[in-house]
Amino acid sequence: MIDLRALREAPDQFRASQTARRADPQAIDVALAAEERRRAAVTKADALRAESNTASKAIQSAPADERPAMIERAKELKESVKAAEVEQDEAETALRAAAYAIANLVEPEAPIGGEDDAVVIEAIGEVPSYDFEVRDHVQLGELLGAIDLERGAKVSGSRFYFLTGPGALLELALVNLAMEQAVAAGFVPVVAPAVVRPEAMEGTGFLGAHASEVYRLEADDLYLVGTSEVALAAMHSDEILDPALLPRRYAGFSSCFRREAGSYGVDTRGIIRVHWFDKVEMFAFVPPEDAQAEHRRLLEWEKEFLTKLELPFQVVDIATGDLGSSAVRKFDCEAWFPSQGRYRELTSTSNCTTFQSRRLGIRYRTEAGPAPVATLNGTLCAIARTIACLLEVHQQADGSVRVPAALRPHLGGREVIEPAS
RNA sequence: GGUGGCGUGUCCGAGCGGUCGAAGGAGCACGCCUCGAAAGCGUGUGAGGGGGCAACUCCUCCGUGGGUUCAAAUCCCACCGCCACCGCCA
Repeated sequence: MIDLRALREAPDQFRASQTARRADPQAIDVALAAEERRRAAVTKADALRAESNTASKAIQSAPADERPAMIERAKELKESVKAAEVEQDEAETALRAAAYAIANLVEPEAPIGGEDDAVVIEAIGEVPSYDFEVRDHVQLGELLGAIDLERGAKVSGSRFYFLTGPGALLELALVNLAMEQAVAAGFVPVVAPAVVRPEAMEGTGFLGAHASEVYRLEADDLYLVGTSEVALAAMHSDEILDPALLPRRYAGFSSCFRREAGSYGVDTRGIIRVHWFDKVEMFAFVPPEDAQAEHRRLLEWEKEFLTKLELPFQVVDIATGDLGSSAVRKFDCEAWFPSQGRYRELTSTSNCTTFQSRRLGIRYRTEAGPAPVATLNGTLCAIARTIACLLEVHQQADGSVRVPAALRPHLGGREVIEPAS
């Protein structure tokens, strides 16, 4: 939800932002009109309510013989209040719909354009070369007894998998390493629910354009989260946070579920794009003026983690047309996949400023009263995809996989994962 | 799943048709006292929205949503949540 006051004061800024996102700039005018109508409706209803309240209060102290007439009058007022409230409700519903249709402002520094206009900011690590024919992570996973896709499909369907043996241990090691880093950086570790109520889903903006991506549990009217961002953001909904405790940073572990509705035929092989995976997600609540700096910090932590895993990657500044509606800016870290000969997204960090907190009612105390906080999120480790990348990058000629040094303590000191006999 | 109880401000807790945005206490802030602090005393202390230069004033909010009534924190219904006991169970 955007800041309606800001919208009223600087509509042109929002029009420009909508255009940069390739969204409809006319949505601004629709919202402005709706806001005007709501104001009028509220003013009218308030006045009628005041009159009605006064009439009711007068009754109790009136002499008995005057009461019947006063009650009659109060009844009439009650009816007009009811009518005005219906009007107010309609105006407010219309305004909400209009406001929800508007995306967050974009940061002026973000590159303009679509998917192909993302700007590579930096590349870290050498793209490796191999003097043997590289295997992809599916072949490696099978060879090592780490990934069982066939049985995953048998039991759960396509885009599901079992992590077995070293694969399972690798997941736990990655979770440990990620949590260890997060805790050292001052994050509060959290194991978050993967099933949430509609309000949490709605509040984080996942029921908008991407509603078809989300699993819904019909019988219980609950949703499976696509990221623990949902639970972490909603954790403090309708709360007023103590500014002394900001920034507040959580590292949330949870399973993530995605329907991948629009991706038939894309990445069908392996565990790069799956319906379920586990993830450690960073989530931060900060005062709005710190959001931009916090965004950079999240990016640094992501880079730190990928560097520890010795994965070559590049950092990409996502273009305006490719941002989610809540993000003002987004950086992706894309790691090298030798079997594909290209970089693929492994982590992503978004600055949502006050867009989510307005919907969720997350505020903090300021001298001028409670104000919405800024929320930011960033992937620390999306496990399935990271395992895929790790296997591919660190593979050796015989099909074994070298374990990066940082991960060894979490794998019982193991330096190499050997093919199963 | 069954039965019973309960949901009030930062917290505890009273209120159970009108005088209640809400007693009392704790906490917090400021002041007095003190060399300083504690204790003590005094004053203040919810949020959102509208109007006014301002003093101030109006509207909404007592889990959520409906309903009854001229009038609801208070009565009725549904839902959500919490607690207790029973059943079942990892």
